[in-house]
Amino acid sequence: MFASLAPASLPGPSGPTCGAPSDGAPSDGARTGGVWADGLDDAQAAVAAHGDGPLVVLAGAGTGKTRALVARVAHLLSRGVPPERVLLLTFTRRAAEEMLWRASQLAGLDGRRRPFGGTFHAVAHRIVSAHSEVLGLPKGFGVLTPGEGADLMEIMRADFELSGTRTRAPRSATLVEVYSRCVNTRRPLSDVLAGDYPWCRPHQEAVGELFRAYTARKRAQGLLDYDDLLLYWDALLGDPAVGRHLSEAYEHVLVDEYQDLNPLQAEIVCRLAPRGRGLTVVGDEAQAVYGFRGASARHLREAVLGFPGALALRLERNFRSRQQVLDVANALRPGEAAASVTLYADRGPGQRPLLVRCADAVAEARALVDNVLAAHEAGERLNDQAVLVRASHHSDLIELELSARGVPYRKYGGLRFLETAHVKDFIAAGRLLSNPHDELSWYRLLRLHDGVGPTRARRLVAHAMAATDALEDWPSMVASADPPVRGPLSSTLALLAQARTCAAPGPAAEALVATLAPLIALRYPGQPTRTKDLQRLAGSARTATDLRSWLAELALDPPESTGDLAGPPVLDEDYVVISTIHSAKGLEWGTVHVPHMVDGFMPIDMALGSAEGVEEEQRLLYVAVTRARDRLYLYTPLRMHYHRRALDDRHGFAPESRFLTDDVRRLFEVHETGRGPLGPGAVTTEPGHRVAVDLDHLWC
DNA sequence: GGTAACTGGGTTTTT
DNA sequence: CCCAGTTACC
Repeated sequence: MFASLAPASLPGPSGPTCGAPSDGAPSDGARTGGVWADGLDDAQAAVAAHGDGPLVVLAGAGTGKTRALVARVAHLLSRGVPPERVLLLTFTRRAAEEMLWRASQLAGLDGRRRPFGGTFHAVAHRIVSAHSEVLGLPKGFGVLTPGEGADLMEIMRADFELSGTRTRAPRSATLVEVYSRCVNTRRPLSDVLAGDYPWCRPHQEAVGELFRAYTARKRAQGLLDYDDLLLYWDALLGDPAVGRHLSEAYEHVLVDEYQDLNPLQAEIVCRLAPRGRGLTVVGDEAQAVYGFRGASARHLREAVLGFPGALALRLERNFRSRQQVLDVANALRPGEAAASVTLYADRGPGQRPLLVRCADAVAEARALVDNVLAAHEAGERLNDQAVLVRASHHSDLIELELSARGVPYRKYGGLRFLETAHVKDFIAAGRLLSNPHDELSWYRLLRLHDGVGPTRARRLVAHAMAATDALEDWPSMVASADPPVRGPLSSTLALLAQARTCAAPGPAAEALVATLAPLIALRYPGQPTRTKDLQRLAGSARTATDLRSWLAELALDPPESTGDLAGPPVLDEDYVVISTIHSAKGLEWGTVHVPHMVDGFMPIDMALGSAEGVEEEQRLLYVAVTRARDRLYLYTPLRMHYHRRALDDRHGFAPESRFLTDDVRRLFEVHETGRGPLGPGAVTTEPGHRVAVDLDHLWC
């Protein structure tokens, strides 16, 4: 019951349109001026028809920016710009594909000649792959998933005195964060530690050495992590011999969600489009929610000011939401950004948003599901209703309540497919087929066997590293193992060696599943589901050209649920969507429910340490609110049953979210629901009034 | 020596 | 629910 932005939730040639962005089409007066301009309003048309100078589009939520961008691409194509000279960088790969597909349709191109586009990382992968030789990379380098990067960090941590418990040492997850932040913000380790991880500073030297070793090891094994992809792309662009050629390959570069760019990505863009020539950037400062990943809306502001002759256009007419929803959004819009874009509705006033006050989280779940079902009764498909949460576990009780009352739902975000143990095992095994010197994968695969713990795994890995091809020569590998583990090991390795002889990726992947299934059955609970997951995954390998590139694609664009692999969606399947607010970006629903409007949850306690943290939380709420077309529900439980006390003590919280100021609250209709903390029928009395209780009359 | 099984403490957001 | 530390077994 987990999922993420499934293809079904995006518009396209097929599938339901739930959660899909509305078209952003003006409701009045279609325009003339070429097929690309059909149905655009003036502001959108100006975006589409702009020439070659730098263009910055400040596009509020729901203002039809996708439509404008699609029209712009179509306009460029119809003007004679060859498709392959247009590059579109977006936040998700699906957004890119959808936009490029629509643009090619609009421009009347056949599907085979399409502009190039995708996420920064996906595009980086394509470009780095094409230039692996000059970068000194093996031809088929592997792409490390973030989880694998953390595993590698974890293994190496011990060697750098960072795993003891004498003093608090950074965990592998923290190390990965720090590493990534250094790369993406282009700041030295000392800076990042001092600014963002002060408690790690005593370990600075060890961390630095660990990072050096981590880099060296990746390089030695032909592995690139997400950060490396950007770093290598940037290096190519900065190279005197290749750089110019690479950036001149594109006449036009369009970048979506520019407020979420980090410094490394911003540098890449600058190198792709020197002085902003042929550059279009689209963004909304009020929707900047990736500060934790090193992103900064500074780049959007600098784009407006920094490129010579840049034209800034605003999209403020909102085609998605009713005015009363937008009133809330405008009230929540952080101060500085409020000056730049104020939304007004194209669709009339609509219903007043509802603020639902409940006793606690249990009552909240009950009230929320009541409202979901009431809306459903009134004709709103479950598909067109979403529960948007700050952190994945905030929906725990709601999920329970939905299940108990038989309401189907799908959860997006949260635990990711690629992070589940059995999928990691599968990927490790797959990697070994093409690279028998992949230490990390060996380690993972070996640990899967009964009787193989850290020590034996290490010894066996050492053997594999010393061998020319440990998979080819698996009998000697088995011979080097301790007697008790030889049996299971030899059967796995024999099967694996055999899997390698499969020429096509499909059969190879299936052979891998067959090899792993028994091991996984022994190791983890929930066997049938896990094997089915892997079989589905293997099924998707059939269309790939080779196993290695299939694995790299998988690392970059993972199916976020088994649902993604299940084939075309069933049309009448109707379910409520539960999503993190981050994953909900760019989507919309008729009805949006936002639970846990309590300080410590929204805003989340982790973010309260700094003013910037709180501001980002506010923008996140802004994003959540602007997902709603017609009905918006915010829920404030008055008591949270866990760790409220600790939070109160530390931060002196008000009971409800600090974002529900009087100005914001005024925009809502307030509902009290269920029993308050005082129980039903509680009476407020004059101070000093006492009720007499006769405890003795029975004993007279 | 090495691994498995048990127990207790902490849990954001994602390309 | 996942990770680290502890203890009990081979």
